[in-house]
Amino acid sequence: MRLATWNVNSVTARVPRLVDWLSATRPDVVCLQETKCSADAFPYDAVRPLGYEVAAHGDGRWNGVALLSRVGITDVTRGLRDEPGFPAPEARAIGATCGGVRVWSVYVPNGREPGHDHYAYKLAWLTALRDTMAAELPGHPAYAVCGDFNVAPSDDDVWDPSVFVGSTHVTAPEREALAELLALGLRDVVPRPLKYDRPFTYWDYRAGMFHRNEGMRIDLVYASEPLADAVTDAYVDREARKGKGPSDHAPVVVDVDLAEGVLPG
DNA sequence: ATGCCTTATTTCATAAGA
Repeated sequence: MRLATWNVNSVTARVPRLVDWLSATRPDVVCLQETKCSADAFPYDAVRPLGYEVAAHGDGRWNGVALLSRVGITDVTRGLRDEPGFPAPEARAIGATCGGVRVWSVYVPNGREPGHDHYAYKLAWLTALRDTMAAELPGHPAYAVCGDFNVAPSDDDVWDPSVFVGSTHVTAPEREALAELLALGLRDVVPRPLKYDRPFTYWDYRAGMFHRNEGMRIDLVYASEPLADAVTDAYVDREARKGKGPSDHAPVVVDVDLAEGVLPG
């Protein structure tokens, strides 16, 4: 199975690139974030001809997540258990079972700045994510939580740690929230970069940051141990960040061999 | 650089992103 996650920064603005990328990469399951459209407005007709079924969860202008699958999509869950809001719950998480793997597409709140109400919301949201995963994991040996976590796991995951002092994405409470997810029995599937030494997944649009490789690794795949053991390759598709009209995030692609008894039953 | 791009919308200005 080929599994991918991509913050597309508006799925409707990205339709041509998304279709080209799906056709070239042929992932079985795709987690999308920042679709920025309601579930009704999702461009279903653009991806169905490629063989994908779609489960979407949207707010309209902001947020929005979706799952695409060409290996089936059942037991769709929109939102987390006791999900906090800002102030109302937002469309930031969708889960489904695809080809025997329980998959979540998540878009963790940004936080804006430490001390901001949005930062407290971010930490509360990560707690709700942990609680939801804790309840589901025992029943699903093949499990993956994928998406834009808006947290860089370590200082090696930002291009210059000195630039981020006092900023969100690198604070101890955010990183502890990631550690609590891993403590449930999940593993960070670190992709290989296609160029340079570190697998950044996000580069700001401004100031030529992509060209200078001034990026961050904030798009993550957290897999259960059996699924992580079955990974045969993982990479950041930085080619998708190039050219005209890209998202500011690159997709992460993970290949897993499910033939070795990973799936239940 | 506390906004250097980009997005969608209550559009020719704003809010949000990380």
